[in-house]
Amino acid sequence: MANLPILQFEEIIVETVEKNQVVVILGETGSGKSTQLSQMLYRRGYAKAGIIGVTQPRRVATVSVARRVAQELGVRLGEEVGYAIRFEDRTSELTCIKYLTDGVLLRESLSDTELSSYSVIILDEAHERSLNTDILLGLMKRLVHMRASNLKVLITSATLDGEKVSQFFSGCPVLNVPGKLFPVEVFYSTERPTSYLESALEKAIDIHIQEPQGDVLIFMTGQDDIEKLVSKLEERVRSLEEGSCMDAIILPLHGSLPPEMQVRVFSPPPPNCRRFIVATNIAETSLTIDGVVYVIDSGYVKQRQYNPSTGMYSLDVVQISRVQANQRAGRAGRTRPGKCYRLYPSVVYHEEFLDATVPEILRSSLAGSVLHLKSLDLPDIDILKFDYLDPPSYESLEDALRQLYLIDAIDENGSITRFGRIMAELPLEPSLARTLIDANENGCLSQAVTVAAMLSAETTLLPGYSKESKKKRKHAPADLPDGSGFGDHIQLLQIYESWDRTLYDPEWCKVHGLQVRGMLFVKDVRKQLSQIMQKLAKGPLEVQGSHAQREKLQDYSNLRKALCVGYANQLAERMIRHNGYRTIGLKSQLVQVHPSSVLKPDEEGMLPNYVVYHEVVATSRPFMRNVCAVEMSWVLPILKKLENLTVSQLSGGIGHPQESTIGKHQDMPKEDEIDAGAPDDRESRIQAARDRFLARKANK
DNA sequence: GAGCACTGC
Repeated sequence: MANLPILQFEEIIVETVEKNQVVVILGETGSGKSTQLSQMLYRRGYAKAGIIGVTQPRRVATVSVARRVAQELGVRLGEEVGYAIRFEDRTSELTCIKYLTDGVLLRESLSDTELSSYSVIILDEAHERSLNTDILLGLMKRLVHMRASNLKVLITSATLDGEKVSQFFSGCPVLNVPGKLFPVEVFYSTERPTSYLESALEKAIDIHIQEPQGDVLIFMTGQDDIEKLVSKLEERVRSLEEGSCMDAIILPLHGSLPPEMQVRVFSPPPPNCRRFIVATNIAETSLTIDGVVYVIDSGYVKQRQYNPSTGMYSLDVVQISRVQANQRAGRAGRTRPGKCYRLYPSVVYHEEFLDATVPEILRSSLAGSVLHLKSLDLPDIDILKFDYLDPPSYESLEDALRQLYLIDAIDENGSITRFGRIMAELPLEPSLARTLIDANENGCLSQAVTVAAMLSAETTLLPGYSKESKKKRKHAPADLPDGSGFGDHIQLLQIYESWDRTLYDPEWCKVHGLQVRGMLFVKDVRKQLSQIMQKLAKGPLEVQGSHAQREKLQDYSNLRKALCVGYANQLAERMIRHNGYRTIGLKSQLVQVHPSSVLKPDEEGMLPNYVVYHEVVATSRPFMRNVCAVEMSWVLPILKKLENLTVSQLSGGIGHPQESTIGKHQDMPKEDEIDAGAPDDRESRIQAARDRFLARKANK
């Protein structure tokens, strides 16, 4: 601790904080800012009038940093120094320094808008620009005015981004703290490779033959490429002449690997052996691997982005930013001087790469964030005048408002409703929160809570798909329930209920190919959601499950109806005579049910006329993932609501962008880009749907 | 038939 670079700057940091309410600290990796800033301010008495809060974007980091600070101060974790992450609050009335995820702080702001228990708020790793951090930055900007006398705000960021943050906070001072990284020599390719997989392979072999000991970290975009490169590397290493170079271990590293496979990268290599770690950007920030001396950077990353005009997410391979490239290079210099090989020319880095990664707030659906802001009841605020570091597009805010209106979170004037307030309290996407409310009114809350919890954990439930692991597996997993033909939500419910009936037997999970950890997480989320509903819902609450639900031949109609109400903004109609669907909304999209879905066609081979979907993701084509069959009679009220929707009223002013802050945005839709045919198209579709419904009714 | 980077409440 004594030789942390930041400690030499203690005087100037403290002095700057004394004189200024907001300070930006630019600190590179290894500067010690995460552990030392809080302690410096603590020493100067800033914890006397309130808590020093430090946010982190990730849970693991939150806990480990808190643990270290407690150790350095010689106190017991949870007393003077504590942390709070979801499901785990280790703070007490003694706590002066509190580490927490940005999500938890945001949630605290719901019940205490002014965050009055804090005297200092440090937003650490702000350069990562998580959605939560960006909302917090906006809230801080308001808060420093409201609490001018008793709140200090510190923001830490990466070098390239500091000036922007400073400008956002009226030109507040920026302090630069050097890091403790070793120099990393950067090499560029002379041209862009035709195949960056091949090019990474050649570079890795070159290093292995020519360079002294030291591990190699290779950044690729996804599981598929990683597996390919791992097997090619293995092959090439094997073909090298025996004794011509040291041994090699080749390890894949990505998020869908089971945890026990991920931790393999932390055990040091045997002597005279070089490790190649082929990783996604999980190795950029989330996992730090010691012993890496060489980095090979493909220059690409897989990024999820939301298109507000279609309501669709897509997962695209895009070029990384300069901040990201530097972060990757820095991974080579943690233990000694290193080398970074960029598989792209220097001109690409300088002229094509963006300064910083496009922040999440510009790449996500904003329904949840807008609802959060609405529920804070900030007096002079409408969503448009809210000050964001990077303001989202007009289209994106409009999309959020439309979604919120369709699920009754805001009324036709854009004001938050009674439902909206309950929804904001639930740690769920708005559509699932709405589902819980409807389910509570219709006696199937217990089921809905299960579905919501299962969806929250979905990615951690199944071990990552891989051709390799499929081959190696000795036994195929036992069959899971099939959703009774109604689709994936019902299947998720049935899976949990089956496990529940075994009294949470871990063996059952293993036999069925489910991750025990994932299922336990579902159990936690279920409990949390039930408690929140218990606290919020007026009227009778049905959490345990009634007898009606346990009927043998149930069609889950109450639950499916609740899902239909909640997913009113995620509705699709089957096209005539084949199994393709069109989404129902502002702009209709052609989509298909994802082949992994358990939704079943009827005797004639036809899928249901209407489904709701959890999300549409465009991969090779646009697919609806997690669908649930719904009835036409539930859909009609939604169609009617869609018909009468006027967005300009929802936003109070959003329809006049030139008069609001929105006018500054670059991606305002131009007149000719607006799909003029859409309303008529929608009209006729609604009419057709109604006609079909009436015809069917008449037939009965 | 298709296949998904990473977080978080």
